[in-house]
Amino acid sequence: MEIFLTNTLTKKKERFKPLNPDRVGIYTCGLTVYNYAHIGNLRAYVFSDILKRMFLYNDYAVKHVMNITDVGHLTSDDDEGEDKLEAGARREGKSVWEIVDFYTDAFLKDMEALNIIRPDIVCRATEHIDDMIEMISRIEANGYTYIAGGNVYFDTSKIDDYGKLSGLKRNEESARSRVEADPYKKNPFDFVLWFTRYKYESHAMQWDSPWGRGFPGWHIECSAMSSKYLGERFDIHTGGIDHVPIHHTNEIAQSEAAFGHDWVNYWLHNEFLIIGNNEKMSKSLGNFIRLQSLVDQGYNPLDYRYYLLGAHYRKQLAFSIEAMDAARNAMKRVRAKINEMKANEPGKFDSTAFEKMNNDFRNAVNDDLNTPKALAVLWKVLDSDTLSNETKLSLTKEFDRVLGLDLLAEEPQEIPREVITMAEERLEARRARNWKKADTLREKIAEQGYEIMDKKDGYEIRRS
RNA sequence: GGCGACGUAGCCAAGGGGUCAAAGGCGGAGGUCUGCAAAAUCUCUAUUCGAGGGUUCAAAUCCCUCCGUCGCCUCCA
Repeated sequence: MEIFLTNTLTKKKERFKPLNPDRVGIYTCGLTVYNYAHIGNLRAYVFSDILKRMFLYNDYAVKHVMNITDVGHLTSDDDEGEDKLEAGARREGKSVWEIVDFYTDAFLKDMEALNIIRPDIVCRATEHIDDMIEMISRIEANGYTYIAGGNVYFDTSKIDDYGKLSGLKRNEESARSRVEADPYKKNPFDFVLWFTRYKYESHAMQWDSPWGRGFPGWHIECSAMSSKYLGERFDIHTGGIDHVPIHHTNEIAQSEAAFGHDWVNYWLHNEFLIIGNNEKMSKSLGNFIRLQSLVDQGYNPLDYRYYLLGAHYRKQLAFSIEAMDAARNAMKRVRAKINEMKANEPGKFDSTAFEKMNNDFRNAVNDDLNTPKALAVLWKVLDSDTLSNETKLSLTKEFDRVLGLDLLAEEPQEIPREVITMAEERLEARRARNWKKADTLREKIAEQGYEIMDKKDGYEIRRS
């Protein structure tokens, strides 16, 4: 079965060819843990999860690595810049290490709530300082660095194809906004591999290195850790589209400088989630919505996942509560249909129909993760009146391996005793054709947050 | 200033030269069911794809112009 993915490196949808047959290595740029993840951040991880699940569904063995950026990085490049983690620590009166642990934990919990399969390896930058130092040494030995003002810089002028990922042109216009940044840089695009010159005396996170006590530049962690776990060549690197021009561009430059050969075959980037009034959701703008905020508003985290799957990962998506409502209602109906299928006669399993529908689904997800189309196939199955329940259930289960919406989950509903009592009372009233009393009881049950649906000679209650 | 993306029904959103008189979901309208509801179910809900040109036997899909929206170029998913 062929798989097509849009590769940022070539800007084309390409047929995926793994480095090793039936195996794929994926590296995902994780979160900088100085604050909670917002729902925009989370889009990136739902995306990489779908990617991984798609490969698993196609019978690949997947090794998925994700980093946690827990080394502080600067909020801006000028002298006002301050370290994000230090800022977070000061804000909350905690140590940077406490901050890091707290938000890492919160992040992993959000991922779990979204039914994201935990990456095989979740690696923290602070636990791989030695690997970074070793890699910087390699880059240095290969002649791609210089030291200025106490910092080790990567010399981008030594790379012919620097910026190949973003189609960057190294002219003055492109560099315009960076010129004033750092007087020690030889070229505007150069970046720091190792800092010993601090902006803040109090910088809490520091380590010894051949270049002096300090801390690593941002980009090196991903190069060092991905290669450590996936090898010096690997298949796929994912991340948000914002990483294309700087972070991933620099990762490529330093990695290829260190290894002396091409590094990653496929670069996949997800587009942003945009907040209502056409603004990027960002931590620094302070306009972020957490997954927990949605839960507080009565949405299930998987409603949000469904919402995301309704749009292609490479398209900007404008968040709105209306769209969340649509997703929640859709999920509710899907669940209701599945419960009904489970409750009714299974019927005969139709392997021909199964193969046909499964193929449609596979074609959708294998085509650059077309989840909107995949969901359309799901609905076609659910609404089919030719497929048996057994076939539908099997298909749903199969689809959910990729969708990850936990569609087959049993939701044991505990109905409070008093609600059941009222329902029984109402049943009696209805038998006695006392409609007034029956209606009053229905209202009372609704007030308790349950809805009652009449059946032939009984009722069904569920949480509304 | 440089780079990139997008504009499809009330809303969200696939499609990306003919099989499209354009998937799917949400919402809405009507019918069936019901004591009435709810749930379920059926039917309907874009002769048209931002606007205007062009290429073609054929365009939502390719090209040009314009209008509008958004992202990146500072840390960011």
